[in-house]
Amino acid sequence: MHRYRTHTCGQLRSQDAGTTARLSGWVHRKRDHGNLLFVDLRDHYGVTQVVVDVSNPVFKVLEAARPESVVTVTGGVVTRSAETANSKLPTGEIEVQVVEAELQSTADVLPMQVAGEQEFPEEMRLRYRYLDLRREKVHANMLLRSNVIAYLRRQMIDQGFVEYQTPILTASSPEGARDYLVVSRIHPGKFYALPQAPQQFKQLLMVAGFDKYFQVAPCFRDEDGRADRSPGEFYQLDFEMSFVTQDDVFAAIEPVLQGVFEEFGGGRAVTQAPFPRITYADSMLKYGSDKPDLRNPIIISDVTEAFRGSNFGIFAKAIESKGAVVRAIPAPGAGDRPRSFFDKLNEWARENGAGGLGYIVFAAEGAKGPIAKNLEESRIAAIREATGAKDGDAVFFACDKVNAAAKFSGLVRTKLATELDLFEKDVFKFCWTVDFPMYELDEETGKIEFSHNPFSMPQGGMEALLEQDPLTINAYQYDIVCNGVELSSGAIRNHRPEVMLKAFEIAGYPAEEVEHRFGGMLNAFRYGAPPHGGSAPGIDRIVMLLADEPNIREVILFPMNQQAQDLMMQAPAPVAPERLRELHIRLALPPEP
RNA sequence: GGGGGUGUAGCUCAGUUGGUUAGAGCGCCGGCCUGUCACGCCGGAGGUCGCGGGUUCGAGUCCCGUCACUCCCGCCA
Repeated sequence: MHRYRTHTCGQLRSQDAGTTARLSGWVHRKRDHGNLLFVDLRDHYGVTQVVVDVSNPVFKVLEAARPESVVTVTGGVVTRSAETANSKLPTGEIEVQVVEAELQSTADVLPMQVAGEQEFPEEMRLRYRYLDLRREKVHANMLLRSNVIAYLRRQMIDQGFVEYQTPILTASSPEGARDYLVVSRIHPGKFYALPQAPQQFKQLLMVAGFDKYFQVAPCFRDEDGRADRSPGEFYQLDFEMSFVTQDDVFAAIEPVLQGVFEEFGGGRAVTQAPFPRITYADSMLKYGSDKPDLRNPIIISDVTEAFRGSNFGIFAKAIESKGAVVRAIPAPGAGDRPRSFFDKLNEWARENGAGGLGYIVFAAEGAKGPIAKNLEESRIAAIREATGAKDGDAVFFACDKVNAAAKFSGLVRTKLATELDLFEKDVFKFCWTVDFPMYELDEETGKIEFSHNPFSMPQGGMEALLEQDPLTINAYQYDIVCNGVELSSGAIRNHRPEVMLKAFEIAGYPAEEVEHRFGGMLNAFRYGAPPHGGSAPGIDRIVMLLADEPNIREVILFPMNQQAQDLMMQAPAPVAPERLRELHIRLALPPEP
């Protein structure tokens, strides 16, 4: 058997000159001079120029091979002259002068070119993903992903975590998203579900005494995609620890995250552990979001009192009649922007469902703008005090009920920083959002509901549940955020059945229902359960941030499109009637339009 | 489920106020070319202007509907 190669296409250097090499790879580009042919041969490792002239019988073979055909060539490695060396290629000092060549596989005319920087529609990229993945950027992203996962595993194992595989075919999850269901052949009418996360299993591992668990875990959710949210499936670095407080969990994962971003972040600055902690309430007020982007220097403040009972009627009335609040969003240096800047923002605000976007411009000669005319000096001074605005700054206002005002002021904060180019560059800014409320009031029904994860431990435990106004109880629940991207949610779990039953009771679930739905977990906690907690940073999102890609599909090998279809494998797809019969399934599809 | 954007050659795009035969670059096919590296030069093929309907003497262009993709909202422990 002959070998397909003695070197890879990224390997040869000038010191190899004089030797004979055999290379195999794809025809990346050809430069055909009629009697002299250059071929850039590409493999996973790089590109090497091979050259053949018309006197060699294989000239015709290579000349006829279309780009992306696979060939094996053998020949002498020679140093290129100074004028003909290519400094852009690591192998550019040498070339291989072809003696023999063998065509391994011919390529048809390509639906999309591999060489070059041309953009292609995503539909085509996904349909021909195996071609798309040959392209430099995507290829590098997948390698980065693999290296990141290897690093995360090593870090976790070095810290004493042990990786376990939890079931993929499991029971429908009590929490959150829609499950993907899988039919059971031997149990007609019954279904498995794919795990939305190994949440219950990892908690059961703690009950089973494994102490420190982690898993590079596939998660499945039947929810719609977004640019930063893969539809269908994604991966988490899922971990859980026993006998820990919230601080212990933070201390375990912070160095892993800091480390992976320093290792693969291309020299961008990374927040040093311990990461800042921001309470949920503070975050909603100052950043208008529970996932604050700390690269944005703008800080929102509450200026309701400055407008209460003022002559600026729109705000004053809203405060009086519906309990609205006013949030001030400072725009540093925006004071000298032309009128059109403010008009455009106003238009943008209307498009985003706000009544408009009022503002005050601070200048040495006093405050300007339509709102300032209706406010007394003392009120304007209070706003200036609250926002820290300087001469030359503008301050924008959002007035609405608390939640809506927070959300909209957060939008304005991002919009202003984008327009004014205020984002700090080349940094990864981490923070924890902590103290999520345990409950919230449903604005329509007036009922108390779980705010986030019902299985988190309420701060204050049973005592808090018995004695506090539920809406003031916080949970030991936390998110980790990087550059405004939520990397994960986590919590110290509620491991005490009586506390869990009480927590559910407050949200209106009778004990029988809780026992029925979550009996497995509750029972496990009745035989000695350690206090435990953890989190699960999203791996796709980590790689997306590191690769500086705006779309999560750029870091996934074979992603589905936004409609959760795999265009290459043609999934989902109908199945044969015999299969359906075997599974006791009869389709009742809506009528064709 | 809702809103925005896009849809013209295999691909990326241009196409004026509604006006004659819808163009360019890349790719493809053919020819020439022995030092290129996004090789160059010459020639050629390639179009249901997403689809359906309407207005008009005339529609890629205007109107209505619809489909596909994408971004966002909803949804996402």
